[in-house]
Order: sequence, then C-alpha cells, then structure tokens
Amino acid sequence: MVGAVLTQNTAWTNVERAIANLRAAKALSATRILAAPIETLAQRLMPAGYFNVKARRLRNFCEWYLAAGEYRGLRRWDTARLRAGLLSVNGVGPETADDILLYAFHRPVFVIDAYTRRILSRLGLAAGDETYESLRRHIEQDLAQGINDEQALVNVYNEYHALIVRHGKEVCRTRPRCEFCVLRAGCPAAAA
DNA sequence: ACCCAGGGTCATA
DNA sequence: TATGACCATGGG
Repeated sequence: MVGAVLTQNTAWTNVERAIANLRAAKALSATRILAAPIETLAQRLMPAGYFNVKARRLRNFCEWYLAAGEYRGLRRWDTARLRAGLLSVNGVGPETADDILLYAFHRPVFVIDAYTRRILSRLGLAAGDETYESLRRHIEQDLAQGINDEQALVNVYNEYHALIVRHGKEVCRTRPRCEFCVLRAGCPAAAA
C-alpha cells in the first residue's frame, strides 16, 4: 500500500529505496509513519521523488487506514465501499486505489496505468480519450469472459497487469518510432 | 544535457 | 469540464 502511493509517476527502483529507508528506521507501518515528524518522513522518502507531496499523501492514507480499522477492518468492506474510501483520501487517485484493491485486498479490479493506455492505443483498441472508469469497465468485462470464479478473476487481473508493467517500457512512447516497438505487428502506424 | 518513470491535486478560463 | 503548472529523484 505504501508502494502504491510512492510509485506515482515514479520508477519502482526508486520506490524500493524509499521503502528500504522506512524499513531501516523501523518506520514501515501506519502508526510509525504518523509518529515521525513530517520532515523526517519526507527525508526518508527522498529517493522516490516528490517527497514533500508524498509525505503528506502517505500521512493522509495512514490516518484513514487506522481510523477505518486497518486491514482487519477493511477486509470486510465490500469492494465498492472500499474503493470509495480509498478515493476519499487526498493523494489517492483511481490508479493508486485500484493498485491497493487488487494487490493488497485481492479484489477483482483491473488497474489502468499509463502503460495500459499506451498499449491499447497502439493496438487500436482505444482512442486515448477514454475516461479511466470506462476503460477499466471495458477491460474487466473483456478479461472476465469465461471466468466465473472470483479468485480466478483476481489472478487474471493481477497477472495481466503485472505483465503490462513488466513489458511496458518496451513499447515506444511516440508513434513515429513505432517500427521498433514490440507491438509493431499490431500497430497502425507501422502498417502505414 | 536531455528524456523518462506503473499520478494526483489545484488553480484558472 | 478541460487544460496546465507543479511536485523531484535516479537511470538511461
């Protein structure tokens, strides 16, 4: 959950350093994060970038998390309520909320990130101007075909998104370089 | 000396 | 509601 907040627009390797700092200071828990002075927290988050912003966001999240009864309390919330709760925290947007829902609470929610948008766009499966929600529902409905077991669905969303992240950097950011992209076979610009 | 990384919020018009 | 500024480090 901490990683979900720290990885906002940030390379995961930098997030790992920040988490290592928290761990080394024995400050990797909601109460410990709230106990430290915010300047100290920000200092520990420095490798992850945006450290002043993220220190505030982590605190906001931890306050909500403790007030909501931590994992033991939250795990009994239905997914819609849990998602609304996460989104009510200043600093937690749709992607961060869904990261937490899928990877921490094992809920059947597909995470839409920059890589997902880019890949779908390259494949001609999305125009690029879709809202987060519409794109999410579309993919969820598509991937859920033939799967009736909830746990199996979580596994599919988990693995599918993980693969997108793992290979996302191999997809060219701009169309002009599309001929070098791993998706060239399905890329409209490459065919042109 | 660039560009980029698994976003989100806030101030404008 | 729709853009744009802003946040800031580390690797390529």
